[in-house]
Amino acid sequence: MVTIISTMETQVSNGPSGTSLPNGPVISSNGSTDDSKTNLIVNYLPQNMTQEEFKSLFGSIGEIESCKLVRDKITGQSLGYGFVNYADPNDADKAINTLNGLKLQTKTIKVSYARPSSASIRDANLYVSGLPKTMGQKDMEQLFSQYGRIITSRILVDQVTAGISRGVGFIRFDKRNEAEEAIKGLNGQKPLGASEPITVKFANNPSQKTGQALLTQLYQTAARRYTGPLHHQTQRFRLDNLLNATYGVKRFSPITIDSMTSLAGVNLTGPTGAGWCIFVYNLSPEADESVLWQLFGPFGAVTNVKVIRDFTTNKCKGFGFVTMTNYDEAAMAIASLNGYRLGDRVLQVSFKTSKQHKA
DNA sequence: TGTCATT
Repeated sequence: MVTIISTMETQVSNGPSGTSLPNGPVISSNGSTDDSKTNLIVNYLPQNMTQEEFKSLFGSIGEIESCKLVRDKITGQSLGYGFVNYADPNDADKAINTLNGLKLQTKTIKVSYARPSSASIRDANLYVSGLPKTMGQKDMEQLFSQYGRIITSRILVDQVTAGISRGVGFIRFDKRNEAEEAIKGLNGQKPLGASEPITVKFANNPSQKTGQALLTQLYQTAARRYTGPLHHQTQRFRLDNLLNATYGVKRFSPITIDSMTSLAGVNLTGPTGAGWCIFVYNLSPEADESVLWQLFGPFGAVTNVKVIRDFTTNKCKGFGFVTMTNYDEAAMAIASLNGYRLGDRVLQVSFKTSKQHKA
């Protein structure tokens, strides 16, 4: 049975809007389904959670019409949120009541009704800095709420001194124009009683993190490992590469890389049509393709990754392959990632050789 | 500059 409701598109409240019906999909006059009472957005999912686990968790509540864990288009990495559309609005309600706030690994998931998708709700997230250290989340919300409906807010706190505000925060408005008004009204303004003006601007989108940002992150990770007294030449070389790649100081010639990476008498396979094949050794049994994308993607064009798995256990056999289009980028990736510590393992990364070299 | 909030 399908019920037709008359026009009512504006949605303002936190919960689902529109005519309340006990069950089943609601079809509006334009023929599109109104899933405002069945469709949920789930935030702060653990990075590892798969689509299957996601579906399994939310499927335990009731029949799912559809669900999707949102992933990065390029790397396949989870973006940490997803959507669940239940067949029955009662199950959506039940999911919020029973799963919102559930602790999974290091995350506390948030389950709420999804707002109808529209262009007007995109890019509505603000980055705020220069906040008085005494200002809490509620104070910040109060300051911003005059410009519109706030979807999320956060004040960043110092990690070591546990709980001291860094004077930096985020405010997501329901609508982009609300965010724009808040910038106009609050950027450069001093909050009541504050001595310094605050900066209010649009926040970076974490899914649009550049290769450069990833490299910087990689470099920072690498740099922390090199604080000991002993620095091998190869480690210095690796750090230099990362710096150069990040800041574009210079590029390494193939000759330099060849002399670095090629062991005596080892032949490279060369660009066999698809590109340069890279051998990655010492992956954990749990390794998957996404980790290879994540590791190699920042260095340039990656056309293919493969984790070699045991046929029966489906666990990684400890190695995989990555294909990169450009020699320079492949060489840079090898020079940088060979010896890279992934968890408790040290990776061995090299061009794939024509034959297995002896141990 | 986030526990990646709109498929």
